[in-house]
Amino acid sequence: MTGPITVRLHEKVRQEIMRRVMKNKYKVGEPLPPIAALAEEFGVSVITIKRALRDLQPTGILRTVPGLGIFVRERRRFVRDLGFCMLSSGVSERFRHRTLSETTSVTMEIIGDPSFSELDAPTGKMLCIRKVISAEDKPILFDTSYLPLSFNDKVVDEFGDKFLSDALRDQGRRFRKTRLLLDAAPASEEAQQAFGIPNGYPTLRRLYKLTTVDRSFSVFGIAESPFDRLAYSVELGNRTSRERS
Amino acid sequence: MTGPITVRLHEKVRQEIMRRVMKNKYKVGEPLPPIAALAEEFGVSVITIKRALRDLQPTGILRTVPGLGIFVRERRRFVRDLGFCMLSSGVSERFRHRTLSETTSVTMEIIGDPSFSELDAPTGKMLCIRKVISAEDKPILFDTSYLPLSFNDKVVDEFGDKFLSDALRDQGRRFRKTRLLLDAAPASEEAQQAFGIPNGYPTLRRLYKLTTVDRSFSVFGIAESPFDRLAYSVELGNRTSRERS
DNA sequence: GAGTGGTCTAGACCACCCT
DNA sequence: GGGTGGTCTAGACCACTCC
Repeated sequence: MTGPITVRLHEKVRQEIMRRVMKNKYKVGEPLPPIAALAEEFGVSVITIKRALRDLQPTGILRTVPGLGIFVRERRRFVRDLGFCMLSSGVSERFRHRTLSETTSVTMEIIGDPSFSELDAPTGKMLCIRKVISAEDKPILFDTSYLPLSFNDKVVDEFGDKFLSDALRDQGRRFRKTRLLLDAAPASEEAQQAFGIPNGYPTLRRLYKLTTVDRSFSVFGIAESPFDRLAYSVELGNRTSRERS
Repeated sequence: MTGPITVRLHEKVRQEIMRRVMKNKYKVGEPLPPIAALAEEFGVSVITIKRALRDLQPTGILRTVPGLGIFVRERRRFVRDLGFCMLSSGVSERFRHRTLSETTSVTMEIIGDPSFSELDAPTGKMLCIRKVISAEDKPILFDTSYLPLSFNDKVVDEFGDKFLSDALRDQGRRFRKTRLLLDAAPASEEAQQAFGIPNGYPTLRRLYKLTTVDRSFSVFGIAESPFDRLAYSVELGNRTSRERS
């Protein structure tokens, strides 16, 4: 349960390996010593080393290559300004990196994630578009958007590989407001697949609801990113005059 | 490495247990069947069951009680509006729940988290105040704030158990702007301790930088929450006229 | 073939709870 | 005592990569 009073071996090993990576004793791009060597060095069984390495997975600092070894991963994270999220065009400007949006599936689905209840999402079937957005050839965002069924596949084709909000704007659609819900979550099955991250990997999520100016419809969606690849920045002016709304 | 081509046993077990919790076959507040029973039912070893249950930890749906069993945890998440974050008073109003802020330590430290570089944080020693914020007797936020050293302990005492921004406002300090960085991360050591969550548990983080109106100083900080206890909401007006800033 | 790491197993031991 | 789950171990087997 809480475990023995003495510090657990796999925990000590985990922390020490983490420390070595941080201190650059194990360098980026290079493999760790083989598990057998680590086991001997730490004086524990190989199983315990494996356990420690597995516990290190959610930190994202390691990458295991089949048949070769466990390598120290390079860390690089993009930052996206939330104030512009889905409100202005010029995606590459926003990211200041070349981005690629690739549609992976178009289906009809019911919105499943319970967090959408915060955004008053409908419960019926909607047109569901999934995309993977990459920056510098690295996937950084997995986007699932839900549109009213009145948007048929033909319209979807026109979206091509554009951002949804950009595509709709090109059609003359204007959005009145955007509601966002930001949260974290262990990686979904789709995200695990899309990003090659293990079960339980922390992700940052942005659930959104776009409402058109004429309020004729709303677009819902969720953008999921591995925690080490994307963060959101916000700048708030001082609004102390408004005490609540 | 990537594992055998056949679906891994522990993965099948994990998904099935997850499914049962979601379908309410295992009910909230009740214990799962003993590991031995699950092992027999699934026709795998107890080790494999243990593995599956461990992989389920980051989802937060289970809570293991020493000597008693593994229980299905109740899920309840608070939502906080980012627009008011640290800008208005009336904390309990904002949360619409009674909150308690408890200072756990006051030290002098160098800002350690590399994410703070995005906020142009200073590299020298600062006054470091750590707090645990609870709502309805549940800790939901672990806050670490950094002030200039000119704030001595006496001033800190006056903060008592108030929110930092509220305390500073009571002192007549006004803030010009707030920069935020929102990201996710596996739980820090302190957060694991404060929330009783395991290593690798996904957390939602809000790094902040408050600058006074006269720009005499800035306050930095980081607020960390278990992913299943807090989310942030944002409402954006349409600002398409501003293409960038 | 020799090396790598991942999976699955069995078994021993410990700490905790309840009766 | 008999129940629980967590830790640590040893060993077998598989898939992969490189020589």
